Amino acid sequence: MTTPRRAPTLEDVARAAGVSRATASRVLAGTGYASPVTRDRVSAAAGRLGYTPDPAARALVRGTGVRLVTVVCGTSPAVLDDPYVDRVVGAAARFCAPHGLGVTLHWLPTRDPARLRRLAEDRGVSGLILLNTTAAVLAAVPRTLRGRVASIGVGSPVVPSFDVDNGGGTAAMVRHLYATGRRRVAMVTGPRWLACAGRSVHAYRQVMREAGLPARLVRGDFTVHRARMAAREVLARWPDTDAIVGISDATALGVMDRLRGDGVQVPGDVAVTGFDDIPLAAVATPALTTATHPVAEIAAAAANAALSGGAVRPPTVFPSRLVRRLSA
Amino acid sequence: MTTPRRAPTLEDVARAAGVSRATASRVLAGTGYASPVTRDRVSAAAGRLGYTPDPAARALVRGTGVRLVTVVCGTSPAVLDDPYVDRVVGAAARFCAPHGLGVTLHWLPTRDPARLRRLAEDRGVSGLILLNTTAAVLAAVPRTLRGRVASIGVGSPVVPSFDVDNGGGTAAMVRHLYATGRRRVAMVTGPRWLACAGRSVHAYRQVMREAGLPARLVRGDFTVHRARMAAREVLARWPDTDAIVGISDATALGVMDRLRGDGVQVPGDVAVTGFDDIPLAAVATPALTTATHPVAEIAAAAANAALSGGAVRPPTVFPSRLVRRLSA
DNA sequence: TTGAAAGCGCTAACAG
DNA sequence: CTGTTAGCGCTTTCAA
Repeated sequence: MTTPRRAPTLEDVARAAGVSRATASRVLAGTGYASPVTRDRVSAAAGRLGYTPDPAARALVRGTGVRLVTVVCGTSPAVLDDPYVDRVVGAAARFCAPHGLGVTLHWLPTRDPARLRRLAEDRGVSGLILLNTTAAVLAAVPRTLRGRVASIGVGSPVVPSFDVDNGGGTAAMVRHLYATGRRRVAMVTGPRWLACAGRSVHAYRQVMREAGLPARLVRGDFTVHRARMAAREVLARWPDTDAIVGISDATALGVMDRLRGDGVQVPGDVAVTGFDDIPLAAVATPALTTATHPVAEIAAAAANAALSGGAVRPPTVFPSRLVRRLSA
Repeated sequence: MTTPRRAPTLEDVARAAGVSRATASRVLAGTGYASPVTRDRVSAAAGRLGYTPDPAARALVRGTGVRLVTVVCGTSPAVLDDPYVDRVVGAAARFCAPHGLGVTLHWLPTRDPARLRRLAEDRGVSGLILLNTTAAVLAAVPRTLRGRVASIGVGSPVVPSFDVDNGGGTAAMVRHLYATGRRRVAMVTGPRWLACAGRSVHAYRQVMREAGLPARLVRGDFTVHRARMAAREVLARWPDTDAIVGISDATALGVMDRLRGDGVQVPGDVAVTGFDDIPLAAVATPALTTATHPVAEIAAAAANAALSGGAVRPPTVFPSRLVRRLSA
């Protein structure tokens, strides 16, 4: 009958290695000096005992928190239901696991960015990832958060940003459409308040302008439902449209669905493109031409930045690759 | 020039309320006695100061951890790439947020369930959610984890389980196919090792048997790719098949894709059904008939069980509702 | 019903 | 290079 194995503490390791707690701490936390011999002895003891530092104790004394908070800005908590948010949280949770840090998920009302202060004052928070950020939110980031916040989307001089190259990806997409003979290209965008979507729209406008073609823009909101209506609106306003660029795959799928329902051939009559390359893009009918979006990489980079602090670097832009399938 | 606002501690609250730290703690932690007057004073002070207890300090003294760990069993780390996993983590992260608890994500090799011990001994771990559990994993759950572990999928006498009613949902689906005239119904299943998928298969077998019809089973693995091949295999082995039940929406979409490519009409020649009701099921071609899967609710319930301890209750089964669309 | 005091496990000065 | 010492913020006996 053995006692229920108590998890070994630093004290146990120190004793086993025949050194003081402080020395053991220096070795294990990788801070400060220690002779090679001591180093080995401590590491060996730790390994033998299966020592894992208690993150709570560590966080308490160091004043670093114990969790990374993912904050999604939006007008209602429904923004949390987006699969994109789940991908970010999943990737962050995976990235944080080895550090013994957990991840939580919060909604931040676009109307009330001051609520960020609560999080800033919570000692449990080691860092923040902002999602769907707006300029107002960026402006509301409290001083005390500096160095431990990162944004997926737009950034600011004090908030490092990480995002896919929306502009480059969209430009490549529009050029691809042009190269394949499309001349009356429309775009279904995101909601006005979402800044990161603006880069795609801007790229679309620019390429069209360079080609001497007029822009045809209809607002969407990333939902399939809204995209269906947007598709109809496009064809009502510009019946000769021969391509529709969706701001996201969900948008493109909604557009395709409506076109099909209205007897329009894709890509015969109208080419359709998306953005994100979600798993189901490949099995849509027809298979969706889209551009990659390395969400997990981006989330990991943002988590890393929010946790490692340091100077704010210029925006990190992750390349997007065109994936040519059948819809365009 | 104000000092950078330091987060208020219990000490601050106590002083503001004119009581001792111990008393303030009793009131705020909701444990032990306190006179109504004191109670009010303390709560008021806490509110005024915007006090948030430091989860690290609390975890340290109470010995409860600071994070909920989501463990996904599988043969390779690729199991973490499943959107389903992200949904679970997202929902758990949302559920844990108010408690100041973070969530992490880990892969557990099916071959080496003993690795659970490491997590059991980590003082930072307050609870565990097991995903894609197998009997071997369940058997390897260390004693010290009891009371703070829950499974999404199959459970055991010491691990409470939470899952959608796979059996009921599948049975309803097969009956629906029967009621609409289908008699030669095949099923594309999940991988053999996944116990929870077994319930669907069992229900399918049973309904078919009751109807005096033979079972037609082909193994899949939840991927669209494998589903495509499975569809072809079904039609090769039983060319007169008039319905295919997919174990998941992804499976069903893969099946539909292949059928379409092979010139088979859906649902004209062959009806196809899925399971999960993912957002894109509604925009598939044709719109996919499927059954709901309340993943977020299930994850929240599992998180709650893993954190609140208590006696192990019988499996909690969440109902699945048939969603009739166009594919069957 | 309340306060004083001890201590959770760890790190970070500060001496040696 | 290493040990001693003093807490981090909180809960929890134990007395009063």
